[in-house]
Amino acid sequence: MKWDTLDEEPCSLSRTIAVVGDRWTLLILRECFLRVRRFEAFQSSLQITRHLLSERLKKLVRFGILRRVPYSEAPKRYEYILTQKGLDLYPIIMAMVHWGDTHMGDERGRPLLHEHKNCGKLFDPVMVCSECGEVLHAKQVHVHAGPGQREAVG
Amino acid sequence: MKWDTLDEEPCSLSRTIAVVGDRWTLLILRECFLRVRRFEAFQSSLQITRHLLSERLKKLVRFGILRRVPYSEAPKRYEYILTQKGLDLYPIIMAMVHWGDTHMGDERGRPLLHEHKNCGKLFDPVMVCSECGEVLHAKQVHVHAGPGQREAVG
DNA sequence: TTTGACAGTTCTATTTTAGAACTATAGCCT
DNA sequence: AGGCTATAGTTCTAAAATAGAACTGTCAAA
Repeated sequence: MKWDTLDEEPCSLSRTIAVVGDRWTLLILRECFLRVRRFEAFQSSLQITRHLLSERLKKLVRFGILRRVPYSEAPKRYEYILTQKGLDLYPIIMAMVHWGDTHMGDERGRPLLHEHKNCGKLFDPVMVCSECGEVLHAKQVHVHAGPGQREAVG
Repeated sequence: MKWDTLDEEPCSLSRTIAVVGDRWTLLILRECFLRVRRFEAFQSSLQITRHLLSERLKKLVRFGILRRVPYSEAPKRYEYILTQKGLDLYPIIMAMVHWGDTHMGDERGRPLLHEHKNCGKLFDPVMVCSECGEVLHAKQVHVHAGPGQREAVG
């Protein structure tokens, strides 16, 4: 597998893995969703090495997930803010959190609870069909080759 | 970070990353959802090294994501089948596929199209609130410490 | 002038992954 | 019987990624 061109594979999962498919990137993004924005803050809350953090932030900026925004002119300092593309990763992270809550829990109970401001209740994220609104299950989904796959293969 | 105990962290995202947080594991699971079950089939469709495939399958079995089921007695041969815990990873994979479709697409169009058998239509997966059914956005969610976090910290 | 905060970069050691070759069991063909 | 093929791995060495610590540069405040 050539990881350097994974983002051009004719597979949307591969392309997503090219961006978030390593152990640190999703943890960095979790911090972003918890309003962490600065290098030192990421580093101390994650205990990631400074080298790796620097690499990952650059990569996320390159892919348009984060924007590097100056917050101080002298000395020049930057913070990292989620773009819309980055905010759209939210369902991925919530799906992972929910799976962890369901299947990897221990006797201590859930680490975090999520409140939906619109309805005021504690909730779980649920994945539904955009057309009929029903809850999705793997066995009810049929996969077809789309135009991108036919072009890539044929 | 001690990756060997990541599945015991007081964070459901970390615990999920402990299982699926590397580049190959999610690609292997994609094949599982496409009904691939056997060692040779995984290896040839993914071009993963046999060594790594063997490691990853063992890990997925250890975590209860796959079951190793004999399909031939002499010689002893096994295939790998998703458990319910594994099937429940579907929303994660669909969320990643959807994000890739939306943000990493190219001029060739989508590689795969998904049909919901229940309603017969091509669909996108959408994440909603379990309580009110509205579409979820990061900014409408407020996070509280749950019992697992308080026990871990306090 | 010295100290400290912040945002990195650079270096070496360890761990992980890639790539290829090898092992083992058994059916089938001649 | 002897050799070929299929399947499911294991073992080996080289290359790449990550960990961990120290170092750099800028500026403000004491």
